[in-house]
Amino acid sequence: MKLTTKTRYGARLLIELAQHHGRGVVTMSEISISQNISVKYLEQIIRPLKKAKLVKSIRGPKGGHMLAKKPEKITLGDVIRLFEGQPELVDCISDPEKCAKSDDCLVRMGWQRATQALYRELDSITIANLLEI
Amino acid sequence: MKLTTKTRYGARLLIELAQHHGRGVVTMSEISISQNISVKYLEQIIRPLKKAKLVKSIRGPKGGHMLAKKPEKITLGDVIRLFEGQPELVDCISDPEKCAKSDDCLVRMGWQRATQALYRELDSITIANLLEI
DNA sequence: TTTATATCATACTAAATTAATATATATTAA
DNA sequence: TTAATATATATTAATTTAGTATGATATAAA
Repeated sequence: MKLTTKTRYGARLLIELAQHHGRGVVTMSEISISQNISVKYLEQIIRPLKKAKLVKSIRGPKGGHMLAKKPEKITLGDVIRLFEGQPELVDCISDPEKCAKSDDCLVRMGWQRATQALYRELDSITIANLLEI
Repeated sequence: MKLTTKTRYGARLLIELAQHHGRGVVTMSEISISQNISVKYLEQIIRPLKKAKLVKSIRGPKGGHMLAKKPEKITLGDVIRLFEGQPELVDCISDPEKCAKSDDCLVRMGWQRATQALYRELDSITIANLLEI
């Protein structure tokens, strides 16, 4: 059930970038200090965020990172889907082949309903929402 | 994110017992065959269910297991809380001490809202519901 | 053009968790 | 008493996760 560290750190990273949104870049070492995460580990976390076009970067001296979208346009659902290897509660939801019993599995429907409810909520929570609190 | 095997098997076990509800006991070896799970592993799974008074057992020859409650009174929320070591998306929800940043963590609130939405759904799905489908 | 500062990409290791098996004990109807 | 059943703990094996290490490449100010 629990989220991986990468998902949690990824969300915190986006929040920090959002706090600087519109006011230039933030460097890895700044994030590393404020979030207490090693630069090397942060690099692994920011890569998927860039690939998904949630973050853009400027290289070289005076370089750094910034949000590529408005904080209102990024949701916790986006973050989870990016970092969790399996974003559903059970893998037979997206891939029925994973379990020989999928066809007539009575519980599968239950896990599916729960997963849908979870994502309805996750997709409704934006980074901007979290900053407002 | 994904559920442990014990949670999934636990739910399937309850479903099978529910299908025999009111018609005597079911033995471990019967469940083992129909669910394709080793008896030894089933024993580990049924123990928490008994402790939580969801299942009761009769020892000795002609013994076996049965639901201790009506299928309408058992939810997927009950099952998950029993088997998942950490039933929340992040442990700082129930135990803020787990993370030094809990106090002013902006993301924490988001994970909490998502967890609540998940359990609202899980607590509304009963074993009886799943049998109806 | 050099050099400091930064990002990018893989490979590897250690720790933790999960899944499953093994062994031994206790209960009870026939 | 015996045979079928449940109970309990310990151990092993497999998988996943978290984090470190190493090295390369890109950029732009001096």
